[in-house]
Amino acid sequence: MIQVQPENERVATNMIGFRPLYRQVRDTLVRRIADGVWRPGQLLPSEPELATDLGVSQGTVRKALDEMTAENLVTRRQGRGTFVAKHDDARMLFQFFKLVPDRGEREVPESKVLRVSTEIEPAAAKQLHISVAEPIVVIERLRLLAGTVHVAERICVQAALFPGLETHEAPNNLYDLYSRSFGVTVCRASERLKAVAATANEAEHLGASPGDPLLEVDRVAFSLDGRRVEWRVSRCRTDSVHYASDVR
Amino acid sequence: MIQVQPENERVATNMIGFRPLYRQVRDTLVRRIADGVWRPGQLLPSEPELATDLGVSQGTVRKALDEMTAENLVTRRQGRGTFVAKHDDARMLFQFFKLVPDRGEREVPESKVLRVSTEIEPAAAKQLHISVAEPIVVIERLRLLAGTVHVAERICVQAALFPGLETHEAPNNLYDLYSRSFGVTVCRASERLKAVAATANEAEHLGASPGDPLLEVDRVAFSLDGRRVEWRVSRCRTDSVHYASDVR
DNA sequence: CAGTGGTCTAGACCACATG
DNA sequence: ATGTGGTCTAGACCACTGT
Repeated sequence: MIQVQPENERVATNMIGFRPLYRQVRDTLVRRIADGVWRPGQLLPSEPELATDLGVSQGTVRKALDEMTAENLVTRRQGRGTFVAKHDDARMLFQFFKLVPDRGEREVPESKVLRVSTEIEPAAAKQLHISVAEPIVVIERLRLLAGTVHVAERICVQAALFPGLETHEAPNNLYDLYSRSFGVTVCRASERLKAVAATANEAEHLGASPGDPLLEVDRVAFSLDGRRVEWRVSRCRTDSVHYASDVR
Repeated sequence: MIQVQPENERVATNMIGFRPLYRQVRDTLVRRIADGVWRPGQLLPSEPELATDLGVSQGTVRKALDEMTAENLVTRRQGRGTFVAKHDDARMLFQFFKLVPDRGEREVPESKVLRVSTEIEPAAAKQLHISVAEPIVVIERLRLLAGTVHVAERICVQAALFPGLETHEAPNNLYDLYSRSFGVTVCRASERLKAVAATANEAEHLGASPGDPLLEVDRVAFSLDGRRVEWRVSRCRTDSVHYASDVR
């Protein structure tokens, strides 16, 4: 019996900051996932179990889980159960990798790391809302589609959040590594897109000419608990690929 | 009594193409909105009314309306009722206008129409999935933020869908005009973004130099009933603004 | 005050997956 | 056969809105 309550005493109605029960349940479950009680890919307890554990009705648990499904935090399968979402499959990679060939199928990009270092980087610290004195791990890498370099990017994270990150073999899907090895699960990102001119250095890496137009994607990624955990600036050739965005 | 049924005879279970009741209700309500039974901004019948009208429980109506809320098709206000979403307020404009100043508040763009014509335009017909012989209305215009031209765009729609569109004073928010005057409500769009080099003509309009990097936004807009109703290509200066995208 | 949507509960039946 | 999530129902109480 792990009651969600109190917080909602029927007495003190009209209180500001009131959250409905199903949202408290959601937050409780998210917290447990963030804390590693259930790891990505793992099966959650069934709805009736959670309901009795938390002291609420099954319908309330269902509403909480439905919200989490909409947020891509869990996957539900009829007859199987509810699973913590994984980042390692193609679908989850594509959730954040929005570069698509103009013609032909979507494909998984390759990665080629150029440089990894730990530095004081005030600009990154500012983006991540942490002290400018905090050490930052900086990763520079290229990404390839169909064997051709399309992206040059620079990734900045707080070193203290990812101890030993520099020594890891940087995998294709960084967010999977963050989640598996450091318990930091990226669930959403805010991106700013611009068209910029390629520098000489970028042009060389990307097989373009200086001054060629590149798509710059400036992304801040947020973890389950709402912290800013990564700042990434990608510069992309878009002559044969495009950035796909669905607006609703 | 306007039954939703049959379609779901309990007898023929396991039928492919099965849709749950609440989705049939949703589709029925969407159809009525698309058909103009309820106009944008208008109040819908209450949940109990809809439930008895459609011969389902209130909970099922609620689930349908919740989906429509998530799709920005209706707005619900406790104590007031459920309203058909409007496109004319700033929030709805911003749903599709994603260009934001790098510093400072979001603002509503001005529009300056350069040219309106009706032509045979095979490329547009292909994008809209209609016959290449269908006449197309082409609108070319500039959009300004803080008095400065930031966007040059070319908009193509099927002339038959918008009779007399050329004679209209083109307003700031085209989608509001589509909805009010032609009963075509845009509810979502698919966009492809690229970085391109400005042509001499674009450079002149945008106050830039030929070859300067521009952000190209290639958008197909869909109406409530799922038809492709507009193809629009925008070319944007992004030196002091950016395209904002939230990924989840 | 009456009527609306928002929340919460309890229980039924279904389709799907696994043993 | 059992247990899971998916759907559907019925009814309760609440908070908000207008009269």
